[in-house]
Amino acid sequence: MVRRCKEDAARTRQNIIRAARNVFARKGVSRSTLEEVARAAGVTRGAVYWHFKNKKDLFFAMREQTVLPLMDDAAHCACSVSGDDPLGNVEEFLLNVVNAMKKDPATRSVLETMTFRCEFVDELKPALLVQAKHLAGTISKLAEAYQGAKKNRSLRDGIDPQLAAVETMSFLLGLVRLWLLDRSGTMVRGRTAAIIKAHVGARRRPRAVPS
Amino acid sequence: MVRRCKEDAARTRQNIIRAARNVFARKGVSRSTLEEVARAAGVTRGAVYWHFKNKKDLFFAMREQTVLPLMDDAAHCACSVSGDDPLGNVEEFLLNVVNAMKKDPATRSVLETMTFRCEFVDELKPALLVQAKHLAGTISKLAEAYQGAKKNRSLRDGIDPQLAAVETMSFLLGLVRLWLLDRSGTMVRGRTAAIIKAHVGARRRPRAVPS
DNA sequence: TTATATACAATCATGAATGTATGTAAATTG
DNA sequence: CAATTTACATACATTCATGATTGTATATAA
Repeated sequence: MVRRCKEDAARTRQNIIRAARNVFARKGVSRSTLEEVARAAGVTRGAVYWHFKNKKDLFFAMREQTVLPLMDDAAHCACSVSGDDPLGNVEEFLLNVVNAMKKDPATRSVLETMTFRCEFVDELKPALLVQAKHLAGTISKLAEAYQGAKKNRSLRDGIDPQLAAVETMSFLLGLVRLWLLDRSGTMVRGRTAAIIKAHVGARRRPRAVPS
Repeated sequence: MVRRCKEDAARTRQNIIRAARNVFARKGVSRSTLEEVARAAGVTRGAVYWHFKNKKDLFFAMREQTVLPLMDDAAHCACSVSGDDPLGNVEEFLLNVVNAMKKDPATRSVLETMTFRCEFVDELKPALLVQAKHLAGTISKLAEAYQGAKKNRSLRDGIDPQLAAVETMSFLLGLVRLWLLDRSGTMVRGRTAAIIKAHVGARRRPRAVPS
């Protein structure tokens, strides 16, 4: 069997991306051969080279498909002007990211690959610049949220919104890394909700002033 | 010239490690050839294979030489029972790590390699386990410090020492990553001291209760 | 002083991944 | 229904890093 119809071709393309997720996450990007990805997708290298220019092209396609929606979705949650509880939005944002990593194998695989199984050099270097811009954008959104909380008087006194935003971004980046590292589950897995609640809670103005 | 005396040999070995730091950080570990490392060290591959079993061996030697002292030194700072200001120790610990990354090119290169230019697969995978253990140990030390601060009544009420420790570890991991990503210096570089101060300051019990 | 171990340099064989080029059958178009 | 394009599979040439082997001049030890 050779030539399939358009829908089959699209399915093949998606299969290759899924295979790339798995193979990259297990063997690392540079040690993954396109032959291996092809086999995992049930095709040959010819198919891979038909759908993607080269490994970099496949890598970026894989990345965009999961990381972009994740970040955009989450950022949207944080900047939702509708709610009157900005800190709650921040907490929801953090929980969303961690939950996606926990529940969705595709997201988890890509995050694992981007964190531990990838060398951002030469043709993959642009991915770092993209990531930096995304993070800067997210920091801005977080800063807006904290600014709103300040106006709201739900932010604890003495906290600078801008610095708090950077701190939260750092916290999230590190939490993801820690979570991925914690294969045994003794460090953070299973406690992420509490950790996140603690992080945001420390920024929330206390209800009443006891004697 | 061939056979040198012992001191020369030790110097050669160190040159190879230094070369590995630079080449790894620039080209990524997997794309760095030992030939290239050798050239950067002013020797041939023969010398590299004499001093190190293979690339993994060289990688681990490089890693231990800078990361281990960094972590140990810093952890020692955090657990110093002598001081009566545990939160100050935590802050000093965080500043030490960031400062080492800022000031010492060797530390910076290794961190950059471990963060963005390395795939932890197969023979390099053990490095992740080692890292996880180190982080778990550091978290314990931080938890001790926060525990001390609680006993000390210098810790703000309602903060769980254990969770705070994990949070600080996440914060530090993410901060390092953000700092390395922030080549343009618009996100965190130059503000790290303020960010760290904000992080620790949020945990410190406020001096007085104003009316 | 001689023998041996050391500290490399130089060479070689091997395998493996990449990109390209070509083959081809089915789908699509006119 | 013929012509052409699509969606792959197959085959090939090239490059390149690795590890092993061998060679060798000098320290060092006895």
